[in-house]
Amino acid sequence: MKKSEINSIEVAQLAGVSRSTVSRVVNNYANVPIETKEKVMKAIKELNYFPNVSAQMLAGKKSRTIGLFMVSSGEVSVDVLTNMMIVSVIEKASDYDYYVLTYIIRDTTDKATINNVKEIFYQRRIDGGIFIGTEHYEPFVEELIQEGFIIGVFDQEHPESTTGNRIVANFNNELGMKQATDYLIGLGHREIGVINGNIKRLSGERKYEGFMQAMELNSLVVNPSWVVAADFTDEAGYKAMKQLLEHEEPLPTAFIAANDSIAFGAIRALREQNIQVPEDISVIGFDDHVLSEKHSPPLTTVKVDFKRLFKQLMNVLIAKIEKPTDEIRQVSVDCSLVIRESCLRKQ
Amino acid sequence: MKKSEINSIEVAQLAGVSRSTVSRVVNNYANVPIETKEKVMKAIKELNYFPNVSAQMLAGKKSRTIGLFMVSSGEVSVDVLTNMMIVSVIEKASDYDYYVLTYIIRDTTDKATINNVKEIFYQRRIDGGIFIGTEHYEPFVEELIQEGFIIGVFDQEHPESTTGNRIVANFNNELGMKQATDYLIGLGHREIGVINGNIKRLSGERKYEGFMQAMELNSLVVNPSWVVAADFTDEAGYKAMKQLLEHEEPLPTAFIAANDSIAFGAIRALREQNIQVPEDISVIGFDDHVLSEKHSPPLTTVKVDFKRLFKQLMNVLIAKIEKPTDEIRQVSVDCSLVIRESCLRKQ
DNA sequence: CTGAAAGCGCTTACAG
DNA sequence: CTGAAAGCGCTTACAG
Repeated sequence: MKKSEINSIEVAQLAGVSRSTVSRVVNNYANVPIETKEKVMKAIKELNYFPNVSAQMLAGKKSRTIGLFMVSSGEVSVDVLTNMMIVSVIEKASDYDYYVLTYIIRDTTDKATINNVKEIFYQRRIDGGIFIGTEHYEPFVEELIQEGFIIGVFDQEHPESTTGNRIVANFNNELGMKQATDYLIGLGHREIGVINGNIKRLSGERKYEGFMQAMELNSLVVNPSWVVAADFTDEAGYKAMKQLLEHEEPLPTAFIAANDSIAFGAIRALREQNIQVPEDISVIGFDDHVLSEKHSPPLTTVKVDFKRLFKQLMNVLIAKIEKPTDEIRQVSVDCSLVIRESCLRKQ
Repeated sequence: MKKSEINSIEVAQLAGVSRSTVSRVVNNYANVPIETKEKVMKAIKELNYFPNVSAQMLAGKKSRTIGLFMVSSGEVSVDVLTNMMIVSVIEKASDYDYYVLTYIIRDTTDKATINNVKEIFYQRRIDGGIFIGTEHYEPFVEELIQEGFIIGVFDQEHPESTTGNRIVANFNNELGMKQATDYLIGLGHREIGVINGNIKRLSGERKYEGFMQAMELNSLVVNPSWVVAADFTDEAGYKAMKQLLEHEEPLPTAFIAANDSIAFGAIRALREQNIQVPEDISVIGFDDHVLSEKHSPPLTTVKVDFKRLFKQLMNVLIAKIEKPTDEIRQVSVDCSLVIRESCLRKQ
């Protein structure tokens, strides 16, 4: 090992003060006269001293690190949206001089993985954590919240009774779905189908509910065979649509997909059967994925501002870390319709 | 604060042994009889004990964390390739039970940022680091290497004299460019232009060199006005091509772009002047970006396997962390041509 | 305003 | 095989 590690004793010696004083200037205490401060600063610079963070933490300081836990089976690196969320968190953290330790959860049912996650908290590697992509109710997250760790969860319902250390962040999915449905209805569509996302995720559930409500408000009935189950992926959208096309004769005049990836897949399946979008069937997505604009046809969708949501979540999370309170906080962001070319007025 | 923090003393008491023994079982020492081990394990489970990682580190253990430093001005989150590299590193790290602390360097000339980076090392937050996107020679990285930190650098030349703690990872860019150039020549092209990437990055330099060499080997001359400067971005490719089109009359029959993003931008500029790709001019890219396949026309390119490269880099990095050696290591991965539809035989 | 000292929770020679 | 004790490098009441 390198013997060159500089510690506060050496700084103290060079500056002609005690380690206590070195620590006081490092931590910006008020009652240090300017001359003392300058002496110490000079020594710090000269020796290129950086306090050992483990020692600081052991003495009671925070790690200034937050854990980012992404649930994602399969190839995460390929999912543009997921990546964007990760980077949004990192960028916002660094605005506050926080670091982000990222951990990918492949499988929430894997004991060892879950233990690793818990370990990260209990070992005090991090001051708080954010969970993305967990299902609606996740026992190990609940345990961590119970333990008092400060945790932000994306896409989770606000439980009836919770504590100040749980921060919930959601999009207003019902409203978004309502906008999508109303838009389609405004174009004259009456027969509208829906391709759901993962219904175990809150957003999956909420989007479906939003759709059903919007239909009901417009006194439109939903043909049960036009309600198809999928997951939030391109592949699932493709399969779901393909299956529908094999079994059902009558088709709706428009589909709402729970996200853009599903829409891409569904459009692919339609096309394979020579059904044109939007000429034969209109399709609307959700998210406004980076590819949606470049898609052919450019996808009409409900735009969701991930960056904004995660920034707000980070603001609250860090505030809570630095000053824990019992105040229960949640953050919510509205969606907006982006009209492109995948929906047509019903003739 | 929660008073519930469990430490090794409590475990020791419950198990009826000393803290030393608890530590020995936690660290899997050989000379602990099975019964003692079981007693302790039972107490650990019962109390839900996790060793405090700061205390462990202070006592000499590693943090099992590696730093990932991404140089990227502008919106990182939007760059699919960058995101993929980040996630590749994270995923590989977790295979080894390592954590990744990600830090985005907006501006390498910003003093405060660079200081943050150094701090992360000196504070011993991490056991080693990886730099992506730095320029060819970066003083602060050199300083860190000098200090003995274990560092992996992507896209950097192997300096004449270096130490075992620098691990260099590169694609074989010259070879890739040679493949691209030869392919174009094989299609009958003689007049070939090149749109360079950031020439301060090693890959930018190397790709250009590879192109020039391939041309020379085929006794083809390069018209200097067909050598255009850009950066590794879509926007830069667009601007470079636009400018070229404004000033120069004769055009080459094919262009090689230093990466796919540049190619996208260049094709856009060509199209705006009603020059069709590949009918009028062939364009070949580099990287095999996720969008290249879906591009219109699907882009012929030189595929580069980021995942593979970063996995190899991580293997070496972690090996070095766990067992520092003076052995000088570098990792290198070859590229392969992916023929799609953006190049045509010259008629 | 500042120093001496205790304490944070671990690991690991050292003895036995 | 195992315990007592020193040491890792900081911070922060406590005195003065």
